[in-house]
Amino acid sequence: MAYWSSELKEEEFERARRGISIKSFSKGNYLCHVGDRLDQWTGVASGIAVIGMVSAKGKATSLIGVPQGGWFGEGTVLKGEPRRYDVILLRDSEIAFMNRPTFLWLFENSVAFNRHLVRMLNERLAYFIALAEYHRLLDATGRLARNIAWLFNPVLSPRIGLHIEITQEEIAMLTGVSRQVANKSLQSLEAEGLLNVGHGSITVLDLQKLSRYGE
DNA sequence: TCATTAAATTGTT
DNA sequence: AACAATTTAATGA
Repeated sequence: MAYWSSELKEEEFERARRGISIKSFSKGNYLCHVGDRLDQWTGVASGIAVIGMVSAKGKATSLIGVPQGGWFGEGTVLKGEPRRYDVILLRDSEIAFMNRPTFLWLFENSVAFNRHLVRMLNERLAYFIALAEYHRLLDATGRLARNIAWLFNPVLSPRIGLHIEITQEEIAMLTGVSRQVANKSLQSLEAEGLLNVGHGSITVLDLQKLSRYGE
C-alpha cells in the first residue's frame, strides 16, 4: 500500500512537507487530553500511540492503537473542535504534526489527499463496527487476534510491515484484557502458527487468518 | 569485547 | 496481584 504522501502531486507534497513538524516524545507522555485544543493532524513517525479515554470512575479504556505510519485527529481538525479523547504514547515516539491551514488547503485542493482521507475513514469505520461485533461474539483470544490484525491494517498503518515492537502488557491494554490472558492468548496464537512472539515484540505470520480468527 | 549488574518483560500461580 | 525465570540494556574494565 502506497503511503499517502507519495500519491500527492509535486506541489501538494511540498506544501504538506512545509506544514509538518516533527517532535520527539518519551514513553508514557500524553499527546493531548480530552478537551485540549490541538488542531493539528497527527501522525506517528515512529513508536506507537494509543487513543483512549478515562471514565468518570477513573478507569482507562483504550479504543485504538496507532502504530508507526498511522495518522489520526482529522475529525478534530475538520470540525475545529476540542479533542474528545486522550492520546498516550506507549513508547518513545516521534510524532508529526500537520498544521490546520495546511490540512485544510490539502482538503480543498488535493484529490489524492481526499482519496486517502476517505479510504482511512472508511477503514476506521470498519474497525469500530468490527469492534462492536466481535466484542460480543469472540473470546479473549479472538479479540486479541483481531486487535493485532487491525494494528497491522495496511490502510491505517501502511508503514508497519509484519513486525512490531510491543509488549504483552501493552497488547493487553489495547485489547482490554489482563496481561495474563493476553499472555495465554498469544501463546495459543503462536502454537497455531499465526504469529511469533518475541521478547517485547510480535511478528505476524498469517495476517489473513489472524483477522478472521474465531469465525 | 566480555563480564557483571540492573531493568524490563514474560510465564506462572 | 505477586513471584520467579528469562531477556535485554547499560556499565565499566
